[in-house]
Amino acid sequence: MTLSEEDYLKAIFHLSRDKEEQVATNAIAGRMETKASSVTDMLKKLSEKGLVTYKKYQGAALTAKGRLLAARIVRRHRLWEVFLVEKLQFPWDEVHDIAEELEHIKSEKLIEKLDDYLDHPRFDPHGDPIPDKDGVIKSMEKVPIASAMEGDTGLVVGVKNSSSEFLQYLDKMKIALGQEIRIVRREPFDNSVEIQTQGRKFNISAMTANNIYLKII
Amino acid sequence: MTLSEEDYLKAIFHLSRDKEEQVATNAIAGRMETKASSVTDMLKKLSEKGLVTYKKYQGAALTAKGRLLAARIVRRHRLWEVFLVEKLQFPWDEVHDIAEELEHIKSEKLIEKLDDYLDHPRFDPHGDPIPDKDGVIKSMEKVPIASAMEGDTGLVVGVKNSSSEFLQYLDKMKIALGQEIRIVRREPFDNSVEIQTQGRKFNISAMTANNIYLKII
DNA sequence: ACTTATTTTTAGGCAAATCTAAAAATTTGT
DNA sequence: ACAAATTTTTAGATTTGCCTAAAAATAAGT
Ligand SMILES: [Mn+2]
Ligand SMILES: [Mn+2]
Ligand SMILES: [Mn+2]
Ligand SMILES: [Mn+2]
Repeated sequence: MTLSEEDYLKAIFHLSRDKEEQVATNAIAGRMETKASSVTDMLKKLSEKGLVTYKKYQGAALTAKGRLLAARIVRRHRLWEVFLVEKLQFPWDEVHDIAEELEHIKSEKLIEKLDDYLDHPRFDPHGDPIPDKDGVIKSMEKVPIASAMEGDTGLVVGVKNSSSEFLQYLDKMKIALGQEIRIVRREPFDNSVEIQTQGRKFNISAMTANNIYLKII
Repeated sequence: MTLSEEDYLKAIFHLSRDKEEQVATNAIAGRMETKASSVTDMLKKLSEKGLVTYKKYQGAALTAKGRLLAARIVRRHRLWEVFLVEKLQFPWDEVHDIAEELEHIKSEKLIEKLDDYLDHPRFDPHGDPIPDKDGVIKSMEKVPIASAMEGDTGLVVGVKNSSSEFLQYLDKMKIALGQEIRIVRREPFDNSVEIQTQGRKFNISAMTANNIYLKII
Protein backbone atom coordinates (compact mmCIF):
# COMPACT_ATOMS: atom_id res chain seq x y z
CA MET A 1 0.00 0.00 0.00
CA THR A 2 1.35 3.37 -1.01
CA LEU A 3 0.89 6.56 0.98
CA SER A 4 -1.55 7.83 -1.59
CA GLU A 5 -3.66 4.67 -1.61
CA GLU A 6 -3.84 4.88 2.17
CA ASP A 7 -5.03 8.47 2.09
CA TYR A 8 -7.75 7.61 -0.44
CA LEU A 9 -8.97 4.68 1.64
CA LYS A 10 -9.12 6.88 4.68
CA ALA A 11 -11.04 9.55 2.78
CA ILE A 12 -13.63 7.04 1.61
CA PHE A 13 -13.84 5.65 5.12
CA HIS A 14 -14.58 9.07 6.61
CA LEU A 15 -17.06 9.93 3.88
CA SER A 16 -19.04 6.73 4.32
CA ARG A 17 -18.87 6.31 8.12
CA ASP A 18 -21.75 4.18 9.42
CA LYS A 19 -23.84 4.70 6.29
CA GLU A 20 -23.30 1.96 3.74
CA GLU A 21 -23.84 4.30 0.79
CA GLN A 22 -21.69 4.75 -2.24
CA VAL A 23 -19.30 7.69 -2.08
CA ALA A 24 -19.27 10.06 -5.05
CA THR A 25 -16.10 10.66 -7.03
CA ASN A 26 -16.45 14.37 -6.48
CA ALA A 27 -16.84 13.97 -2.73
CA ILE A 28 -13.53 12.14 -2.60
CA ALA A 29 -11.90 14.73 -4.84
CA GLY A 30 -13.13 17.49 -2.55
CA ARG A 31 -11.79 15.88 0.58
CA MET A 32 -8.45 14.96 -0.99
CA GLU A 33 -8.06 18.35 -2.64
CA THR A 34 -7.44 16.69 -5.97
CA LYS A 35 -9.22 16.39 -9.31
CA ALA A 36 -12.07 14.01 -10.12
CA SER A 37 -10.03 12.43 -12.90
CA SER A 38 -7.30 11.50 -10.43
CA VAL A 39 -9.92 9.93 -8.19
CA THR A 40 -11.26 7.82 -11.04
CA ASP A 41 -7.76 6.51 -11.70
CA MET A 42 -7.27 5.61 -8.07
CA LEU A 43 -10.69 3.98 -7.70
CA LYS A 44 -9.82 1.66 -10.55
CA LYS A 45 -6.62 0.70 -8.83
CA LEU A 46 -8.23 0.19 -5.42
CA SER A 47 -10.96 -1.82 -7.08
CA GLU A 48 -8.40 -4.09 -8.78
CA LYS A 49 -6.89 -4.69 -5.36
CA GLY A 50 -10.27 -5.60 -3.90
CA LEU A 51 -10.33 -2.71 -1.46
CA VAL A 52 -13.35 -0.89 -2.91
CA THR A 53 -16.27 -1.82 -5.08
CA TYR A 54 -16.52 0.51 -8.00
CA LYS A 55 -18.86 0.72 -10.95
CA LYS A 56 -18.54 3.50 -13.50
CA TYR A 57 -20.64 6.53 -12.63
CA GLN A 58 -21.96 4.78 -9.50
CA GLY A 59 -19.35 5.89 -6.98
CA ALA A 60 -17.36 3.61 -4.69
CA ALA A 61 -17.71 1.84 -1.36
CA LEU A 62 -15.15 0.07 0.82
CA THR A 63 -15.06 -3.70 0.85
CA ALA A 64 -14.63 -5.45 4.21
CA LYS A 65 -10.91 -5.67 3.48
CA GLY A 66 -10.74 -1.99 2.53
CA ARG A 67 -12.67 -0.93 5.60
CA LEU A 68 -10.32 -2.86 7.88
CA LEU A 69 -7.26 -1.28 6.31
CA ALA A 70 -8.82 2.17 6.52
CA ALA A 71 -9.72 1.70 10.17
CA ARG A 72 -6.15 0.66 10.90
CA ILE A 73 -4.85 3.85 9.30
CA VAL A 74 -7.28 5.88 11.40
CA ARG A 75 -6.08 3.95 14.45
CA ARG A 76 -2.48 4.91 13.70
CA HIS A 77 -3.42 8.53 13.05
CA ARG A 78 -5.26 8.90 16.32
CA LEU A 79 -2.69 7.07 18.43
CA TRP A 80 0.03 9.37 17.10
CA GLU A 81 -2.18 12.37 17.90
CA VAL A 82 -2.46 11.16 21.49
CA PHE A 83 1.31 10.72 21.63
CA LEU A 84 1.93 14.23 20.33
CA VAL A 85 -0.43 15.85 22.83
CA GLU A 86 0.11 13.67 25.91
CA LYS A 87 3.83 13.02 25.65
CA LEU A 88 5.30 15.79 23.53
CA GLN A 89 2.92 18.47 24.85
CA PHE A 90 1.76 19.68 21.47
CA PRO A 91 -1.34 21.88 21.50
CA TRP A 92 -4.35 19.95 20.20
CA ASP A 93 -4.70 22.15 17.12
CA GLU A 94 -1.22 21.33 15.78
CA VAL A 95 -1.22 17.55 15.78
CA HIS A 96 -3.38 16.68 12.81
CA ASP A 97 -0.93 17.51 10.03
CA ILE A 98 1.95 15.70 11.70
CA ALA A 99 -0.22 12.63 12.35
CA GLU A 100 -1.19 12.77 8.68
CA GLU A 101 2.40 11.78 7.94
CA LEU A 102 3.08 9.53 10.93
CA GLU A 103 0.04 7.39 10.14
CA HIS A 104 1.88 5.96 7.12
CA ILE A 105 4.84 4.48 8.99
CA LYS A 106 4.74 0.78 8.29
CA SER A 107 5.22 -1.35 11.38
CA GLU A 108 2.54 -3.32 13.18
CA LYS A 109 4.83 -3.71 16.14
CA LEU A 110 5.44 0.02 16.36
CA ILE A 111 1.74 0.75 16.68
CA GLU A 112 1.11 -1.94 19.26
CA LYS A 113 4.04 -0.73 21.34
CA LEU A 114 2.85 2.85 21.00
CA ASP A 115 -0.60 1.77 22.12
CA ASP A 116 0.90 0.06 25.19
CA TYR A 117 3.04 3.07 25.94
CA LEU A 118 0.05 5.40 25.81
CA ASP A 119 -1.94 3.02 28.00
CA HIS A 120 -4.50 2.02 25.38
CA PRO A 121 -6.28 5.34 24.97
CA ARG A 122 -9.87 5.07 23.69
CA PHE A 123 -10.16 8.59 22.27
CA ASP A 124 -7.86 10.98 20.47
CA PRO A 125 -7.24 14.59 21.60
CA HIS A 126 -10.34 15.75 19.72
CA GLY A 127 -12.60 13.16 21.31
CA ASP A 128 -12.67 10.87 18.26
CA PRO A 129 -12.67 7.15 19.05
CA ILE A 130 -9.55 5.05 18.34
CA PRO A 131 -10.33 1.83 16.44
CA ASP A 132 -8.89 -1.33 17.98
CA LYS A 133 -6.46 -3.42 16.00
CA ASP A 134 -9.30 -5.31 14.34
CA GLY A 135 -10.82 -2.05 13.18
CA VAL A 136 -13.67 -2.09 15.67
CA ILE A 137 -14.78 1.35 16.81
CA LYS A 138 -16.63 1.87 20.08
CA SER A 139 -18.09 5.28 19.81
CA MET A 140 -19.77 7.22 22.57
CA GLU A 141 -23.22 8.66 22.90
CA LYS A 142 -22.92 12.34 22.31
CA VAL A 143 -24.97 15.31 21.13
CA PRO A 144 -23.93 18.65 19.67
CA ILE A 145 -24.67 21.50 22.06
CA ALA A 146 -27.04 22.74 19.37
CA SER A 147 -29.28 19.72 19.94
CA ALA A 148 -29.10 19.54 23.74
CA MET A 149 -32.09 20.58 25.82
CA GLU A 150 -32.26 23.76 27.85
CA GLY A 151 -31.30 22.87 31.40
CA ASP A 152 -29.15 19.89 30.37
CA THR A 153 -25.66 19.55 31.77
CA GLY A 154 -22.96 17.60 29.93
CA LEU A 155 -19.26 16.95 29.60
CA VAL A 156 -17.44 18.13 26.49
CA VAL A 157 -16.42 14.87 24.82
CA GLY A 158 -15.51 15.91 21.30
CA VAL A 159 -15.52 18.39 18.47
CA LYS A 160 -17.05 17.93 15.07
CA ASN A 161 -14.71 20.35 13.33
CA SER A 162 -11.03 19.75 14.13
CA SER A 163 -9.66 22.69 12.18
CA SER A 164 -6.89 24.65 13.76
CA GLU A 165 -9.02 27.82 13.66
CA PHE A 166 -11.91 26.27 15.56
CA LEU A 167 -9.69 24.56 18.13
CA GLN A 168 -7.84 27.80 18.79
CA TYR A 169 -11.15 29.59 19.17
CA LEU A 170 -12.19 27.03 21.79
CA ASP A 171 -8.88 27.62 23.59
CA LYS A 172 -9.62 31.34 23.58
CA MET A 173 -13.07 30.71 25.09
CA LYS A 174 -11.47 28.34 27.59
CA ILE A 175 -13.56 25.39 26.50
CA ALA A 176 -11.69 22.08 26.64
CA LEU A 177 -12.41 18.36 26.51
CA GLY A 178 -13.76 16.96 29.78
CA GLN A 179 -15.22 20.27 30.89
CA GLU A 180 -18.75 20.53 32.31
CA ILE A 181 -21.22 22.77 30.47
CA ARG A 182 -24.83 23.62 31.28
CA ILE A 183 -27.25 24.74 28.57
CA VAL A 184 -28.88 27.85 30.00
CA ARG A 185 -31.06 28.97 27.12
CA ARG A 186 -31.39 28.66 23.37
CA GLU A 187 -32.16 31.87 21.48
CA PRO A 188 -34.75 31.06 18.77
CA PHE A 189 -33.91 34.16 16.73
CA ASP A 190 -30.41 33.06 15.63
CA ASN A 191 -30.11 29.64 17.30
CA SER A 192 -27.29 30.88 19.48
CA VAL A 193 -26.96 29.19 22.86
CA GLU A 194 -26.27 30.61 26.29
CA ILE A 195 -24.07 28.24 28.28
CA GLN A 196 -22.63 28.17 31.76
CA THR A 197 -19.21 26.68 32.53
CA GLN A 198 -16.60 27.21 35.20
CA GLY A 199 -18.68 29.96 36.79
CA ARG A 200 -18.83 31.90 33.52
CA LYS A 201 -22.02 32.41 31.56
CA PHE A 202 -21.85 33.44 27.88
CA ASN A 203 -23.27 33.02 24.40
CA ILE A 204 -21.99 30.84 21.60
CA SER A 205 -23.13 30.97 17.98
CA ALA A 206 -25.27 28.27 16.35
CA MET A 207 -22.25 27.28 14.30
CA THR A 208 -20.07 26.88 17.36
CA ALA A 209 -22.87 25.01 19.18
CA ASN A 210 -23.06 22.60 16.28
CA ASN A 211 -19.40 21.71 16.53
CA ILE A 212 -19.11 20.87 20.22
CA TYR A 213 -20.27 17.45 21.40
CA LEU A 214 -21.55 16.82 24.92
CA LYS A 215 -22.23 13.65 26.83
CA ILE A 216 -25.27 14.54 28.86
CA ILE A 217 -24.96 13.70 32.56
CA MET B 1 12.98 17.85 -0.34
CA THR B 2 11.60 14.46 -1.29
CA LEU B 3 12.15 11.28 0.71
CA SER B 4 14.45 10.01 -1.99
CA GLU B 5 16.57 13.15 -2.11
CA GLU B 6 16.95 12.95 1.67
CA ASP B 7 18.11 9.34 1.52
CA TYR B 8 20.70 10.19 -1.13
CA LEU B 9 22.03 13.12 0.89
CA LYS B 10 22.34 10.91 3.92
CA ALA B 11 24.15 8.22 1.92
CA ILE B 12 26.68 10.74 0.62
CA PHE B 13 27.08 12.14 4.14
CA HIS B 14 27.87 8.72 5.58
CA LEU B 15 30.21 7.83 2.73
CA SER B 16 32.21 11.03 3.08
CA ARG B 17 32.22 11.49 6.86
CA ASP B 18 35.15 13.65 8.02
CA LYS B 19 37.08 13.10 4.78
CA GLU B 20 36.43 15.84 2.25
CA GLU B 21 36.84 13.47 -0.71
CA GLN B 22 34.55 12.99 -3.63
CA VAL B 23 32.16 10.06 -3.34
CA ALA B 24 31.97 7.70 -6.31
CA THR B 25 28.71 7.10 -8.12
CA ASN B 26 29.08 3.37 -7.58
CA ALA B 27 29.67 3.79 -3.87
CA ILE B 28 26.37 5.62 -3.56
CA ALA B 29 24.62 3.04 -5.71
CA GLY B 30 25.97 0.27 -3.48
CA ARG B 31 24.79 1.90 -0.28
CA MET B 32 21.38 2.83 -1.70
CA GLU B 33 20.88 -0.57 -3.32
CA THR B 34 20.11 1.09 -6.61
CA LYS B 35 21.71 1.37 -10.03
CA ALA B 36 24.52 3.74 -10.99
CA SER B 37 22.33 5.33 -13.67
CA SER B 38 19.74 6.28 -11.07
CA VAL B 39 22.48 7.84 -8.97
CA THR B 40 23.69 9.93 -11.88
CA ASP B 41 20.18 11.28 -12.38
CA MET B 42 19.85 12.19 -8.73
CA LEU B 43 23.30 13.79 -8.53
CA LYS B 44 22.32 16.12 -11.33
CA LYS B 45 19.20 17.08 -9.46
CA LEU B 46 20.97 17.61 -6.14
CA SER B 47 23.63 19.59 -7.92
CA GLU B 48 21.00 21.87 -9.50
CA LYS B 49 19.67 22.49 -6.00
CA GLY B 50 23.10 23.39 -4.71
CA LEU B 51 23.28 20.48 -2.26
CA VAL B 52 26.19 18.66 -3.86
CA THR B 53 29.04 19.56 -6.18
CA TYR B 54 29.11 17.23 -9.11
CA LYS B 55 31.30 17.00 -12.20
CA LYS B 56 30.81 14.21 -14.71
CA TYR B 57 32.94 11.18 -13.95
CA GLN B 58 34.42 12.94 -10.90
CA GLY B 59 31.95 11.84 -8.24
CA ALA B 60 30.09 14.13 -5.85
CA ALA B 61 30.62 15.91 -2.54
CA LEU B 62 28.19 17.69 -0.23
CA THR B 63 28.12 21.47 -0.19
CA ALA B 64 27.85 23.20 3.19
CA LYS B 65 24.11 23.45 2.65
CA GLY B 66 23.88 19.76 1.70
CA ARG B 67 25.95 18.71 4.67
CA LEU B 68 23.74 20.64 7.07
CA LEU B 69 20.58 19.08 5.65
CA ALA B 70 22.13 15.61 5.77
CA ALA B 71 23.22 16.08 9.38
CA ARG B 72 19.68 17.13 10.29
CA ILE B 73 18.29 13.95 8.75
CA VAL B 74 20.81 11.89 10.70
CA ARG B 75 19.77 13.81 13.83
CA ARG B 76 16.14 12.87 13.25
CA HIS B 77 17.03 9.26 12.53
CA ARG B 78 19.03 8.85 15.71
CA LEU B 79 16.58 10.68 17.95
CA TRP B 80 13.80 8.40 16.76
CA GLU B 81 16.04 5.39 17.43
CA VAL B 82 16.48 6.59 21.00
CA PHE B 83 12.74 7.02 21.34
CA LEU B 84 12.05 3.52 20.05
CA VAL B 85 14.53 1.89 22.42
CA GLU B 86 14.14 4.06 25.52
CA LYS B 87 10.43 4.72 25.47
CA LEU B 88 8.85 1.95 23.42
CA GLN B 89 11.28 -0.73 24.60
CA PHE B 90 12.27 -1.94 21.16
CA PRO B 91 15.37 -4.14 21.01
CA TRP B 92 18.31 -2.21 19.56
CA ASP B 93 18.49 -4.40 16.48
CA GLU B 94 14.96 -3.55 15.31
CA VAL B 95 14.97 0.22 15.33
CA HIS B 96 16.97 1.11 12.26
CA ASP B 97 14.38 0.28 9.61
CA ILE B 98 11.59 2.09 11.43
CA ALA B 99 13.80 5.15 11.97
CA GLU B 100 14.58 5.03 8.27
CA GLU B 101 10.95 6.03 7.71
CA LEU B 102 10.42 8.27 10.75
CA GLU B 103 13.44 10.41 9.80
CA HIS B 104 11.45 11.84 6.88
CA ILE B 105 8.59 13.33 8.90
CA LYS B 106 8.66 17.03 8.21
CA SER B 107 8.32 19.13 11.34
CA GLU B 108 11.09 21.09 13.02
CA LYS B 109 8.96 21.49 16.09
CA LEU B 110 8.36 17.75 16.33
CA ILE B 111 12.06 17.02 16.45
CA GLU B 112 12.82 19.70 19.00
CA LYS B 113 10.00 18.49 21.23
CA LEU B 114 11.17 14.90 20.82
CA ASP B 115 14.69 15.97 21.76
CA ASP B 116 13.34 17.69 24.91
CA TYR B 117 11.22 14.67 25.77
CA LEU B 118 14.21 12.33 25.47
CA ASP B 119 16.31 14.70 27.59
CA HIS B 120 18.73 15.71 24.84
CA PRO B 121 20.48 12.39 24.31
CA ARG B 122 24.01 12.65 22.85
CA PHE B 123 24.23 9.14 21.41
CA ASP B 124 21.83 6.75 19.73
CA PRO B 125 21.28 3.13 20.85
CA HIS B 126 24.27 1.98 18.81
CA GLY B 127 26.61 4.56 20.30
CA ASP B 128 26.54 6.86 17.28
CA PRO B 129 26.56 10.59 18.08
CA ILE B 130 23.44 12.69 17.54
CA PRO B 131 24.13 15.93 15.61
CA ASP B 132 22.78 19.08 17.24
CA LYS B 133 20.24 21.19 15.38
CA ASP B 134 23.03 23.07 13.59
CA GLY B 135 24.45 19.79 12.35
CA VAL B 136 27.43 19.82 14.69
CA ILE B 137 28.60 16.39 15.77
CA LYS B 138 30.59 15.85 18.92
CA SER B 139 32.03 12.41 18.56
CA MET B 140 33.82 10.46 21.23
CA GLU B 141 37.29 9.01 21.37
CA LYS B 142 36.95 5.31 20.77
CA VAL B 143 38.94 2.34 19.46
CA PRO B 144 37.81 -0.98 18.04
CA ILE B 145 38.66 -3.86 20.38
CA ALA B 146 40.88 -5.10 17.56
CA SER B 147 43.15 -2.08 18.02
CA ALA B 148 43.15 -1.93 21.84
CA MET B 149 46.26 -3.00 23.75
CA GLU B 150 46.51 -6.18 25.74
CA GLY B 151 45.74 -5.31 29.35
CA ASP B 152 43.57 -2.31 28.44
CA THR B 153 40.16 -1.97 30.02
CA GLY B 154 37.37 -0.02 28.35
CA LEU B 155 33.67 0.67 28.21
CA VAL B 156 31.68 -0.49 25.20
CA VAL B 157 30.58 2.78 23.60
CA GLY B 158 29.51 1.78 20.12
CA VAL B 159 29.37 -0.69 17.28
CA LYS B 160 30.71 -0.20 13.79
CA ASN B 161 28.27 -2.62 12.18
CA SER B 162 24.65 -2.02 13.18
CA SER B 163 23.17 -4.95 11.28
CA SER B 164 20.49 -6.92 13.01
CA GLU B 165 22.60 -10.08 12.78
CA PHE B 166 25.59 -8.55 14.51
CA LEU B 167 23.51 -6.86 17.21
CA GLN B 168 21.68 -10.09 17.95
CA TYR B 169 25.00 -11.89 18.14
CA LEU B 170 26.18 -9.36 20.72
CA ASP B 171 22.97 -9.95 22.68
CA LYS B 172 23.70 -13.67 22.62
CA MET B 173 27.21 -13.04 23.95
CA LYS B 174 25.74 -10.69 26.53
CA ILE B 175 27.77 -7.73 25.36
CA ALA B 176 25.94 -4.42 25.61
CA LEU B 177 26.66 -0.70 25.48
CA GLY B 178 28.16 0.66 28.68
CA GLN B 179 29.68 -2.66 29.68
CA GLU B 180 33.28 -2.93 30.92
CA ILE B 181 35.63 -5.17 28.92
CA ARG B 182 39.30 -6.05 29.56
CA ILE B 183 41.55 -7.14 26.71
CA VAL B 184 43.25 -10.28 28.02
CA ARG B 185 45.25 -11.39 25.03
CA ARG B 186 45.41 -11.05 21.28
CA GLU B 187 46.07 -14.26 19.32
CA PRO B 188 48.51 -13.43 16.51
CA PHE B 189 47.56 -16.51 14.47
CA ASP B 190 44.01 -15.38 13.58
CA ASN B 191 43.80 -11.98 15.28
CA SER B 192 41.08 -13.22 17.59
CA VAL B 193 40.96 -11.55 20.99
CA GLU B 194 40.45 -13.00 24.44
CA ILE B 195 38.35 -10.65 26.55
CA GLN B 196 37.09 -10.57 30.11
CA THR B 197 33.74 -9.09 31.06
CA GLN B 198 31.27 -9.62 33.87
CA GLY B 199 33.40 -12.40 35.34
CA ARG B 200 33.38 -14.32 32.04
CA LYS B 201 36.49 -14.82 29.90
CA PHE B 202 36.11 -15.81 26.26
CA ASN B 203 37.35 -15.38 22.70
CA ILE B 204 35.92 -13.18 19.98
CA SER B 205 36.89 -13.30 16.31
CA ALA B 206 38.93 -10.60 14.59
CA MET B 207 35.83 -9.58 12.71
CA THR B 208 33.81 -9.19 15.89
CA ALA B 209 36.69 -7.34 17.56
CA ASN B 210 36.75 -4.91 14.69
CA ASN B 211 33.12 -4.02 15.12
CA ILE B 212 33.01 -3.18 18.82
CA TYR B 213 34.25 0.22 19.97
CA LEU B 214 35.70 0.83 23.42
CA LYS B 215 36.49 3.98 25.32
CA ILE B 216 39.65 3.06 27.18
CA ILE B 217 39.49 3.89 30.89
C1' DA C 1 -39.88 14.68 -22.45
C1' DC C 2 -36.34 17.06 -23.62
C1' DT C 3 -32.92 20.55 -23.04
C1' DT C 4 -29.47 22.14 -19.86
C1' DA C 5 -26.35 21.59 -16.11
C1' DT C 6 -23.51 18.66 -13.49
C1' DT C 7 -20.79 14.76 -12.71
C1' DT C 8 -17.76 11.36 -14.19
C1' DT C 9 -14.79 9.15 -17.34
C1' DT C 10 -11.43 8.97 -21.08
C1' DA C 11 -7.50 10.48 -23.69
C1' DG C 12 -3.22 12.35 -23.70
C1' DG C 13 0.65 14.43 -21.15
C1' DC C 14 3.93 15.52 -17.39
C1' DA C 15 7.26 14.93 -13.43
C1' DA C 16 9.68 11.88 -10.20
C1' DA C 17 12.20 7.90 -9.53
C1' DT C 18 13.53 3.91 -11.18
C1' DC C 19 15.36 0.37 -14.66
C1' DT C 20 18.12 -1.91 -18.90
C1' DA C 21 21.20 -1.61 -22.61
C1' DA C 22 24.46 0.87 -25.14
C1' DA C 23 27.94 4.47 -25.48
C1' DA C 24 31.60 7.19 -23.48
C1' DA C 25 35.19 8.14 -20.21
C1' DT C 26 38.44 6.64 -16.98
C1' DT C 27 41.43 3.38 -14.76
C1' DT C 28 44.29 -0.72 -14.74
C1' DG C 29 47.56 -4.10 -16.23
C1' DT C 30 51.19 -5.50 -18.93
C1' DA D 1 51.60 3.13 -24.32
C1' DC D 2 47.75 1.04 -25.30
C1' DA D 3 44.41 -2.70 -25.00
C1' DA D 4 41.24 -4.48 -21.68
C1' DA D 5 38.48 -3.91 -17.71
C1' DT D 6 35.79 -0.96 -15.02
C1' DT D 7 33.09 2.95 -14.05
C1' DT D 8 29.98 6.35 -15.36
C1' DT D 9 26.81 8.53 -18.34
C1' DT D 10 23.23 8.67 -21.84
C1' DA D 11 19.15 7.08 -24.25
C1' DG D 12 14.92 5.21 -24.00
C1' DA D 13 11.18 2.74 -21.10
C1' DT D 14 8.27 1.97 -17.17
C1' DT D 15 5.38 2.98 -13.04
C1' DT D 16 2.88 6.00 -9.97
C1' DG D 17 0.26 9.86 -9.21
C1' DC D 18 -1.23 13.77 -10.86
C1' DC D 19 -3.04 17.25 -14.39
C1' DT D 20 -6.10 19.52 -18.47
C1' DA D 21 -9.40 19.24 -21.96
C1' DA D 22 -12.84 16.81 -24.32
C1' DA D 23 -16.35 13.25 -24.44
C1' DA D 24 -19.88 10.52 -22.28
C1' DA D 25 -23.24 9.58 -18.81
C1' DT D 26 -26.36 11.05 -15.37
C1' DA D 27 -29.28 14.36 -12.94
C1' DA D 28 -32.22 18.54 -12.83
C1' DG D 29 -35.39 22.04 -14.47
C1' DT D 30 -39.19 23.43 -16.91
MN1 LIG E 1 -1.88 10.82 5.43
MN1 LIG F 1 -8.19 13.76 15.65
MN1 LIG G 1 15.09 7.02 5.05
MN1 LIG H 1 21.80 3.96 14.94
